[in-house]
Amino acid sequence: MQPATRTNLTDSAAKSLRAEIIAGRWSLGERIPNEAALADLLSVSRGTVREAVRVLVAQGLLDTRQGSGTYVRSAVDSSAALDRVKRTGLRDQWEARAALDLEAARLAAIRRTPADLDRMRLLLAERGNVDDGGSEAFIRRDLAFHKSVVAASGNKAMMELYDFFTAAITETIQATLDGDLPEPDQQAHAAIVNAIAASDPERAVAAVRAFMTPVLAQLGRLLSQ
Amino acid sequence: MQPATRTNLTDSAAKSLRAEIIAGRWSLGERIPNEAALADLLSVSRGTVREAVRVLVAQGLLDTRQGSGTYVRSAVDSSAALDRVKRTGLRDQWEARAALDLEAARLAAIRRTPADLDRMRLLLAERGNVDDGGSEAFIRRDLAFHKSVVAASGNKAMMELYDFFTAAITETIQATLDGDLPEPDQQAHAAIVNAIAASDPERAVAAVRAFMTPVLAQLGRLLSQ
DNA sequence: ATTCGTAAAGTCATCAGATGACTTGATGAA
DNA sequence: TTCATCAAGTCATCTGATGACTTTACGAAT
Repeated sequence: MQPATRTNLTDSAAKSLRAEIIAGRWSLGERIPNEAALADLLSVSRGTVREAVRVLVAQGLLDTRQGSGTYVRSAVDSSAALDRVKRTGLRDQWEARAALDLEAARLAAIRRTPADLDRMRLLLAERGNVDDGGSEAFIRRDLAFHKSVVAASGNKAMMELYDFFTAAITETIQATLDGDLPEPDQQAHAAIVNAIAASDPERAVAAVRAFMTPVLAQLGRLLSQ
Repeated sequence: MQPATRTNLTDSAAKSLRAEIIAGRWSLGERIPNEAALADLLSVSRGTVREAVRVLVAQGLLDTRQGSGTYVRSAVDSSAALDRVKRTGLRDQWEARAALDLEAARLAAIRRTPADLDRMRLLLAERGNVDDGGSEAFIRRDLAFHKSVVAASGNKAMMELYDFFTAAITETIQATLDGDLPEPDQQAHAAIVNAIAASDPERAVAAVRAFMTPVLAQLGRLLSQ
């Protein structure tokens, strides 16, 4: 059954404040009312206001300066965006990560340093083609390789997002799927590295695309069951 | 110069607690000492402990249950992923969003419904080519069009991320840049819609790529100054 | 033997009041 | 113009108290 939901004042206050910030009630960099005024507006004590504000500070929405006030730091609620992304389907998440894989491979083909190339080749070799040390260890090695490709793109935002999607997808798969996804073989991986080594963006994109297609097809089959 | 770093007790307490949790001082699901005991251990008041705990609850590390205690919920800090993305550079964010634009256009060319197509064409027409109603209104109309392309991909994860990046990039630009980015003209936008209308994924990708290149080039120039 | 109500202890939730530390702006002297 | 000083405003922190909720133990009733 659905457990009876109870609320607490701090979360409720944080929610109200977050809503005001995102709605643009206070603009970027503006000082919001002081703690006493907020306590009045929200009909809670100052301590509760402080806890709510502290949460929003931790989420990067607010910024407090002792002696001066509390200011809007950002109106982008990244923690909520992340929650909503987590609640989308496995196919959507996989496709979004594939979008990163594709563009990262293209950028890597343009920007990769010799050191990047060495690292990719090393990790590809370590990855192996069989399940040495159990499938969990294999998956970890496989991910390490893919992440090295994204790292070679030199784009930190894409790296962070890649990590996030990898974790989210792993969770979702464990929660919803028991069938296996096809694992592209070593040769398909090598094709990506070779294209990047040749500094050929188009071929890198094509290699990743060829790589993704069978996985997405199988994903579609499993989810339609 | 490096601004003189000042510390506050709450952050310091939260840091200590986080370290203990990640180090495994208390195991998963275990109850940690009560507020009074933590206040004693950290040599701060209960209010400060509560604020620190509240931050860790918001980050998913702890879980408080009134009447029962405070428990370790997770020992991995995943919630900060998008926060870190926000702290990456403008170029990185723009490229990541471009990765979404590219793949979304490709998927839209494959999946778009007639309704999607109508909506894209409507928003493209509304967008206009000049700054009717001020540049802010124009940017909003422009974004509405781009989002309709992502929406036509049918991928909710990509839509959420697109929203996130759009807001984050807007903030970053306001904070760091005063130069103008070149705005592709109506014809470049129309090329994307036409490719999607023709259900031609390759052409859709090419259209978006052509669209992005001058913006990224200008971005590079502005940032290198 | 099991079920259920009750009481007690422990814990978080919330409030109220007070003091300290810091920032900001105004004021005036050098 | 520069700099020291002061006053007001604001967040930081502490202390003490009360309420709400959970857990456990203990009996009574079935």
